[in-house]
Amino acid sequence: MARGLNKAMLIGHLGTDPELRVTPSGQSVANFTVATNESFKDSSGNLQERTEWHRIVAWGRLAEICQQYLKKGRQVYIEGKLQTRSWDDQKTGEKRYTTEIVCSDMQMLGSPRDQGGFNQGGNYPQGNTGQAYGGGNFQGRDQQQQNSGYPSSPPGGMQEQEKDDLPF
Amino acid sequence: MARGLNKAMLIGHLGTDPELRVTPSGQSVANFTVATNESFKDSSGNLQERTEWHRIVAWGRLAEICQQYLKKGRQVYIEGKLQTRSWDDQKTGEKRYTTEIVCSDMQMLGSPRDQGGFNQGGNYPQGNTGQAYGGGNFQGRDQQQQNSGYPSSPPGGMQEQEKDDLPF
Amino acid sequence: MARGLNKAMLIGHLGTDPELRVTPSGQSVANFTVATNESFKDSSGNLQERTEWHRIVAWGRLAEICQQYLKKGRQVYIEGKLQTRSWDDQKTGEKRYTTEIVCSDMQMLGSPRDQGGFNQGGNYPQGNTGQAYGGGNFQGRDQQQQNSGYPSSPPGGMQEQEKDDLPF
Amino acid sequence: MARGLNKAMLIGHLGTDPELRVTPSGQSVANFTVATNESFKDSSGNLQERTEWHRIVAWGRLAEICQQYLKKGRQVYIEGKLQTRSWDDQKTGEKRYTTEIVCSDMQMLGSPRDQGGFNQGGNYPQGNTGQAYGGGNFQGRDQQQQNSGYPSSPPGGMQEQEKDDLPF
DNA sequence: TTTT
DNA sequence: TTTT
Repeated sequence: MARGLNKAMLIGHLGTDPELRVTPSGQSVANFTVATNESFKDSSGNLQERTEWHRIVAWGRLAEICQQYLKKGRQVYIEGKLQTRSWDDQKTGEKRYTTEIVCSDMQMLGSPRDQGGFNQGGNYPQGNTGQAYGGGNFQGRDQQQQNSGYPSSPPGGMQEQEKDDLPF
Repeated sequence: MARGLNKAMLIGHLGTDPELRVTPSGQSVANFTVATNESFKDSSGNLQERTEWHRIVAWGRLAEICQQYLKKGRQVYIEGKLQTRSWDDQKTGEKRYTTEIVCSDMQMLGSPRDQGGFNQGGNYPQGNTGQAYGGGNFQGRDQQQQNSGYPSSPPGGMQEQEKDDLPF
Repeated sequence: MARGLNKAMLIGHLGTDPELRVTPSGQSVANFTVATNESFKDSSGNLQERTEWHRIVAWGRLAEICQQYLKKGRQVYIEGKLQTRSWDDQKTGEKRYTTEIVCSDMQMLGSPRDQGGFNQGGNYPQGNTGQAYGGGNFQGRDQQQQNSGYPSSPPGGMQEQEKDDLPF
Repeated sequence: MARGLNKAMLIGHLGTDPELRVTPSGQSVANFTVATNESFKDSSGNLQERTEWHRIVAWGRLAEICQQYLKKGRQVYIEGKLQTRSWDDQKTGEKRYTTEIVCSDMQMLGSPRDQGGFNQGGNYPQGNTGQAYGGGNFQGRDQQQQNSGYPSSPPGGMQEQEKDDLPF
């Protein structure tokens, strides 16, 4: 049987506004990061918090919805698949790897009124949200396949980040 | 609210036998990789297959169960959380990052009789499996927290791999 | 292989305040309902919304956390397993079935300030939340097993509901 | 925000061969059951096993794939959403409820050679599997929406089952 | 480096 | 770089 399951699910907060780019072939791509927080007691019994950062990629209509409605700090549910891309480190000439979640479903959580920076324009499209989501979800799935031919080299906007040696 | 969701779920096949180590503090750790396969039609309408490789880490009792029962080629369900570790690249002095799934639940899929290399010893413990699973699952959760203080430098056995510049 | 996966995950809003009871054996049990909403276009292309109601059961410490912090209208993430209980319909003498989600993880979503009825007492325990969650989660798992011997007859509060012919 | 998450995920074995019907409007529907097994220690420390039965519904192309490739005993991964349908009990005149998983993704697990009753015809379509899956998945999603207008009365084949007082 |  |  030649299939499997590759699924990641997050609930967390955006660390950055989504950045929207368009590939040479005309595809929309949005990149952003999401932080998930975890509480645990350390060996001394003290409550500790740990933050994990995740790199998210969305394609097509879903990318545009992310760019339009998501802002830094917003709480979201993200569903997608794990994908490890490789690229050549310009500084060292080595091959390097980055793991991302290719988003196929996104849900905004909490109330928009409650989210800093979200409702600035005051025109949050209540009636249209479901429709936008539905379309986004469909395109998310569709794009995953077509984008399989997308070059694995990092997009232009990423090279500055590499200089800082940060994962994103 | 200071919590979130960080979950990864895979169904795939092991690419390597699990390697079991023991940390200086006496914790068992198992490392292995899992391949997930995806079929899609490319732009020419041809059926293509893409394989994604995932790096898995299990701790404690669950690590021992993985090492004992899993073998290269075995089909498994893996559930866990995403974790990006950083380490210093000895060759370039740069900080580098690896994303892993810290396993909290594992299910062997298919029949053991059907799995190459699995039943060699002939002593697959039918009656004991559920118990082993149950304990493994519990320890999986438990260990995730205690291990939060585990040094983020790569364990000894990993440095050879880095020399090859492979993600795992 | 004698195991499997039985998982349900919801993001929705509580339809009722959680009701906390204590079983004869001293176990805490909380019952509440969660609505999930779905948007879709009907055959005429009109945007429709459909609501699905889910019956949630939590045990032990997690039950107490639910009763303490969740209120009608609150947005939550629920993770658990599906369980179909049977009971005897007093009116007809027939065996009847109810499917519930036995909750093993719960996350409050959005901001507490934004939630109607949530912050009335003004004493939302900031520093303690993570700890409460952690404990709840662990107990959620633990209780699922011990409670397997819990009588499958419906809890007292349910029989009134049946009279109204509501699913919960 | 008018959306949410409603997801169920199972790994288990079919309790029945899928039954394929066609609705008056020409939609294919497949019904089958899946058992998930869980091991736990009871209060006396003895290992117990509990089986939970789940009722699965698939629509459209995915229904046809299920009917074609799945057989009683086969191990599968099922992903879908929870849906509670109501219908009128002919015997008592009461409204009754059944919870099902509306399947949007299905993966056959294990090896087909290893599955009883699976490879009888000897013509398991190796090259076509991925394609069939992909289409099924897409149609699974698509059908969920169009089928929202499907009458909630129970299909003909169910009434016999009710006589036996079985959940399915 | 897996599997079909 | 998020949130509580």
